[in-house]
Amino acid sequence: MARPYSYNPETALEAAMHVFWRDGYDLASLSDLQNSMGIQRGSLYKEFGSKKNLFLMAFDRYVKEFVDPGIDLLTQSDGTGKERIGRFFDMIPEEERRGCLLCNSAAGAAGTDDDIRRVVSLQMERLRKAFEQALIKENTDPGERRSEAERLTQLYIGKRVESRAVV
Amino acid sequence: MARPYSYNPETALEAAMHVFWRDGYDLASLSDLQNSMGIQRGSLYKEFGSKKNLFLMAFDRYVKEFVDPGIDLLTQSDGTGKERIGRFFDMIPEEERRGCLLCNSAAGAAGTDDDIRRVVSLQMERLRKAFEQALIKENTDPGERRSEAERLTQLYIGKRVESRAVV
DNA sequence: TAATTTGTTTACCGATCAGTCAACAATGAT
DNA sequence: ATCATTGTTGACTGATCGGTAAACAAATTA
Repeated sequence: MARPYSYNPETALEAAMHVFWRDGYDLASLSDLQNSMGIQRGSLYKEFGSKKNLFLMAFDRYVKEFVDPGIDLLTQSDGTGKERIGRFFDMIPEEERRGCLLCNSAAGAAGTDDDIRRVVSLQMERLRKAFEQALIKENTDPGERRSEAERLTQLYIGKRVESRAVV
Repeated sequence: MARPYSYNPETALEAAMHVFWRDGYDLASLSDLQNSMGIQRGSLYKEFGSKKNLFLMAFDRYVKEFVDPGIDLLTQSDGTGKERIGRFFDMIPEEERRGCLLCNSAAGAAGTDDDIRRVVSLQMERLRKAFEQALIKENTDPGERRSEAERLTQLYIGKRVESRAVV
């Protein structure tokens, strides 16, 4: 009935995710994005609405692709909580200048944009709860469990952010 | 012999530091900067040369004003290493959306700008060494001391970055 | 084949960016 | 009072920003 798509929205979104990951929300220009995504300006806006909406969709994709597996590792994998947590931290790549899109966004756009802060905060909270769940067998005190989960979340953020500044 | 300055370069630099702290290197516009610094475009460039040089000078100022006191706390204050480290972390303000300029820069501009990455990395290294020194009495194994100092540095970064994403 | 529908392309918009520069102003020296 | 010196001002530049819209192209329907 109408002209068919000439691109795959999924792979285009994947490409956008990598641009935002590398450059951050503000530095990622529409020109960079459309080049990497292999589509033109008009198609990009028809499909994704706005730069911010494209970011939020790319962020969602990042969560599914990189955050969720980490959370599964903490909450569903075998072994003691300590083992799961060790496995989680072992998963962090060495020398990854891109860092983690979630952590980069926390330090970056989340500071000034309410919508982005909301989704970032949501994922940080998910991560903290996953640590908390992993600690259930190890530590029966809810208060201690929570503060230790907070520490572990902060340690994760610190590791990923630090890796961006390694000379 | 010539026209005298109508502004104080020190207070102008202080104002610039706060703009970079709040907005980050890229989002801080020359217009914002000159408004906050209370000087005009030409004077800004005559005094500071370029936006990046202004940032590097503002970053230096931040280090003197906020990083150095923390390092002094870790290396020169009274008590055991544990007490010093506790004092260091107690110094972190609650609910500070601005976070820490050093950590913000690590997650932000350091990822794409070599000069900024260099100065950020330098200060991260100073902080790590300060933790290491604070641990000397507590832990005599150099390897463990180093890895624990790395952990503490990452924990600090994580805490400051996380505070930017609190809803 | 003609009309309809919807994706694609690209020129264009006003705003803003970092940076420059020539006119102007305020001082001390002569 | 005039001149040399140097800080101050604000208009200006070319580039780029995010976003828009009209012309065009490719499919189905009639």
